Amino acid sequence: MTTIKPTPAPCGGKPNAAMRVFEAARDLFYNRGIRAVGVDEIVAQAGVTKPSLYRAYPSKDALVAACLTESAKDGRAALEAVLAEAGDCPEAQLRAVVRLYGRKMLDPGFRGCAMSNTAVEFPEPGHPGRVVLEECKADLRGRLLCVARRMTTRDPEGLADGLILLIEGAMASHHIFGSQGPSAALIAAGDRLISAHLPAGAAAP
Amino acid sequence: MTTIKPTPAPCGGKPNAAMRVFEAARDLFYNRGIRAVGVDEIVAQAGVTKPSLYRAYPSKDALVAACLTESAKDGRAALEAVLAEAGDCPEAQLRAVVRLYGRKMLDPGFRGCAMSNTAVEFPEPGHPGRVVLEECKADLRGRLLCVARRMTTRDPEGLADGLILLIEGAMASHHIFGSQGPSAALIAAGDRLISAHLPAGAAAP
DNA sequence: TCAAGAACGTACCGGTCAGTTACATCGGCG
DNA sequence: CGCCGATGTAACTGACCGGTACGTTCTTGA
Repeated sequence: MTTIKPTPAPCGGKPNAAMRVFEAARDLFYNRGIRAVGVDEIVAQAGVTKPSLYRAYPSKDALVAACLTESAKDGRAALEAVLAEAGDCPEAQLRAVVRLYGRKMLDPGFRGCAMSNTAVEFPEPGHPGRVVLEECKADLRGRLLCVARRMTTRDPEGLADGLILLIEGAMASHHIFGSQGPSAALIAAGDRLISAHLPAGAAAP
Repeated sequence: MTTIKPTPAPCGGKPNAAMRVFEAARDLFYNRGIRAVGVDEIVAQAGVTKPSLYRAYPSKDALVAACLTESAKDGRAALEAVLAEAGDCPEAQLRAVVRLYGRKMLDPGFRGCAMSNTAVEFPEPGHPGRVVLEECKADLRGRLLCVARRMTTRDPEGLADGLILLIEGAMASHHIFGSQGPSAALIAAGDRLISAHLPAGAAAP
């Protein structure tokens, strides 16, 4: 059996030390950057002590990977939810996905995608956080491609990747320009790109 | 007079310590990340000692800002070059800009945009590197908007911002998926977005 | 030729980093 | 009551962080 038990109790009344560490780490990593946050700061915000952190996670890197894994799960759940809500029409589904990210960026606490941020902070291949993020993003890409392939378009790959470019670009732009910058143009640009992939002439909603 | 002289000798035969520090820092910051690189590593790669760094730059942050300023200058020069080379047609100019970034990402040493990477690593407003990057990106945005406004389109702002989204997204995707990922779709998506902003029916080149 | 000053290196500072240790304390449960 | 798992206390390690006081070397001009 493995000796690691990242999130012992799933959720409940009294949060244990491991959970408090996890929540604090996720918050700090996301808002301030992973390299910018030390373990001392994490345990301070969690209201626990350092041995409690290292009893739950073997290293800071493992804690990073655990936080990203949870973020990936949340992201995927949100994606599947809007996909299901949008019905069966693949075009509507893609437009709904674009709107999902457009909505995310309206949150005042938004500070980009935790995955994409990590990819910038840890360029070295093989980093524990990196393997999580690469799988998560490959999953998203595959999911979009799967939807795009159900559309009547000559280039579903180009459409799916084009939408990823727009979405990732909106995250990045938000870091630079804030919520009032080019990221505000995400939905319009996404809709236009989708429409441009439609055969002949088809109006946008 | 100011006491700072970032790059004393512009360029020439024997590189002095300040120049060696600058070159090493730019290389390391770009390839490994700013927070991931310490001043000891910079002076080691530069083949100089730490006081030489601090004689040329008052702090690591100032060195970061100097490196970014130079990158911004290079980026702007490349932009103006392709803009001039593309002639007077704004549509051709925008397509040329997209191709410029598409070309950059083919470089095996490409590791995203130094500016955008810094925006992720330093979320706190007011950081010396951040003010450089924000001005540089605002400049790019203004330049693209200026070109887009000369086009026959109903939404030049949406076009310029849409292109920024695609370009920034390509940089970000490159971090995650490498050169074979969605970033390879930049030119096609850019062309399509530009065409979609053209009135009625107009063919792409 | 020799001294002045620029350019650079040697050796070090206190602080913080991730991670560890041994031991004390609290709480629930049989 | 006594046990045990979970947590806290307090100190520590060695490496590394950004930054600096001071000594040495090289060049240059009178």
